[in-house]
Amino acid sequence: MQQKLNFKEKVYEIARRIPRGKVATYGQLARLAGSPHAARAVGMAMKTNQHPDVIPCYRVVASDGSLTGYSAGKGIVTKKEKLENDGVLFRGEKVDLTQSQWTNPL
DNA sequence: CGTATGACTAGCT
DNA sequence: CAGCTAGCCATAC
Repeated sequence: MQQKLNFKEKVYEIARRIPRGKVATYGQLARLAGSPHAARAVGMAMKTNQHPDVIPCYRVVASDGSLTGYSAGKGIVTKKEKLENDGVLFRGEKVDLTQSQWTNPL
């Protein structure tokens, strides 16, 4: 029904739900948004992000924990800084998904 | 309406 | 571990 229409909106809602100190992968957001293979579309939603003040898109990382995208501030650098600031654990230049990947409580 | 794009992912070399 | 290819999705132009 309204799923496709809500896709972006849903992605935003989910991104907003990510608890501080945790991160989610594009694939995970895509899955929660209703399309388990729309990770690219999720990235699109973030890129075109219309709610940068409401959506902590920096809590969204690649499936392997790599910090991709993020066009704000210093880009990946700022993104990493924000994640560390939120308490996310890092391993080298990537997020330690083994400890900081978020899991939907539902 | 049709084409091109991209902040993805998984697989293979 | 790093690099390249192919597949998939929704959005933007």
